[in-house]
Amino acid sequence: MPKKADNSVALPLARPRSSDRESPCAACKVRDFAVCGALTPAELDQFGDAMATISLSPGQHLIDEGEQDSHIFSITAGCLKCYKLLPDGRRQITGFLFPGDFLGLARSKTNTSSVEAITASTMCRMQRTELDLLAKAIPNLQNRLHELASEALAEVQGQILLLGRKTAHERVATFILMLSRRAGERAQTINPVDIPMSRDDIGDFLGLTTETVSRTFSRLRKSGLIGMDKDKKVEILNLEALQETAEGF
Amino acid sequence: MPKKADNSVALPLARPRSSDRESPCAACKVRDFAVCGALTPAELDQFGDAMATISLSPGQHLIDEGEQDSHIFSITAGCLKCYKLLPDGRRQITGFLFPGDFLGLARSKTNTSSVEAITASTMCRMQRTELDLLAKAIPNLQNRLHELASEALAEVQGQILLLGRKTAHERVATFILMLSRRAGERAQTINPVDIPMSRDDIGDFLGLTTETVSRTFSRLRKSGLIGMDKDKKVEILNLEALQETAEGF
DNA sequence: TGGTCGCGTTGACATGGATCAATTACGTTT
DNA sequence: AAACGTAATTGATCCATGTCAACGCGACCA
Repeated sequence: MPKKADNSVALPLARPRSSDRESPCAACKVRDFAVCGALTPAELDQFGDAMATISLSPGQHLIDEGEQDSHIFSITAGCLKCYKLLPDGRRQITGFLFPGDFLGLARSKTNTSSVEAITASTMCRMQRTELDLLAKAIPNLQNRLHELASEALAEVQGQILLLGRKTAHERVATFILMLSRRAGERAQTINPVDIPMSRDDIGDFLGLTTETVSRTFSRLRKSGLIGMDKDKKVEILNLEALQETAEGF
Repeated sequence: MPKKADNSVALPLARPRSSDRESPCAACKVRDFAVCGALTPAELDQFGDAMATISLSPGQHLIDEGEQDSHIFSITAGCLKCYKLLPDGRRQITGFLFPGDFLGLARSKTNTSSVEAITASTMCRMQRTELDLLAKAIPNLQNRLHELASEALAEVQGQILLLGRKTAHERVATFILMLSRRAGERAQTINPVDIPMSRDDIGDFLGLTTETVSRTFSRLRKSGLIGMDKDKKVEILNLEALQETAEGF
């Protein structure tokens, strides 16, 4: 486990102009899954020029709730959590970010959530004003952003159903399947499922406590739906039963 | 109370061509709050031509979860609920729709929620394919849609926090304030707050049971934060205390 | 006028998950 | 290898909210 990281925002790394060398986007591993996937090579160059590269250690903050909403990000590696806090410290994680994810679809005067790295993470950053200009110039990009926002809205309804009406077991089963599905979407292993976040984070995402999450994983293991041999991994042993548990049958 | 409505979709009312008479949009009371607010008179004409007018009685379905996602709607009067069901009948209301609201931002192959009228409601309807064409032709419209989606995404995070981490009292207080705020946004009375939906609907929206909602309203009344003299209305008597309750202080 | 129905309220009791409290497992440092 | 710190697990108990049940009220109807 790394040292406890300080909570400051990382400084952008040096960024050579594209006239000097290849655009970093050319070699980007997540390009096909990210916003950038919709762009032509020429557009991609334009896009890449406005991007800075950022690196975060676990625990570092990318965004703090309430501050000016000035940048958008495209995640290239690692895992991050978005969350909101109540005055007494209760926390709700509103989502996890993985490589290929776009951060900045939701829009408000000030940021509505904080964003913090769970594992060592890298991402591209762009000024929101610059994105708006590019979107105006590149219809492809405008469409892609709207498409991503529409999909996100459809997906979030599932999370609302989960939080409002599902039991702890249904929530955890849904969570495992969601991580598996999302790993598949970015062409990673879907089984066993990689679980980079702590029980605490999972609890704050599912509206449960650490203890309940832990107990629920144990119960799913004891009933043979999942295996938990390796650390930070869950093996799906009975997909059908897990799906039925997730959907509340 | 009206007769129990059947659950079929209402047929569109007859719609004269705009060449024959004034566009109905010209007289629309909610135009300034709706998508249409961003359009020039010429664009509005184009937009209105593609719209049909729909009327629903309480209990009638506008959309059923799982069916093809073919239309978008702009609500002009009444109140509707969007909801998802679990196989055993548990229901989660994902949102309420009021005049001025746009229905169709969320996008998926099939509809992710059902939509049903709570009170007698009217709305404009357009084919999604037609909206896509118009959005391509009218940058104003494209921008407005993306803006609405971005705002919706920011707002929904508050709902996730509520469902995941707030107590029953915090939820109900938040709910009353939200209805008041939304009434204000469409230039209606913000106090007393109009509550057109049943206790059951409120419960299914807040992730609570009818009984808990009812008890919670009673407790807020007994502690002097709200008044409940008139039916279907709640008077905010102590705004500051209600806000503090809502935010969990 | 009385009857029925749907909704809201209130009370009594049950329970799923929270809270509090050890204990264990594991990675890091010395 | 020992010592330490953090996270995960498990157990015991509690409580906010769910469940079940009774009742009241107003709308509508016969």
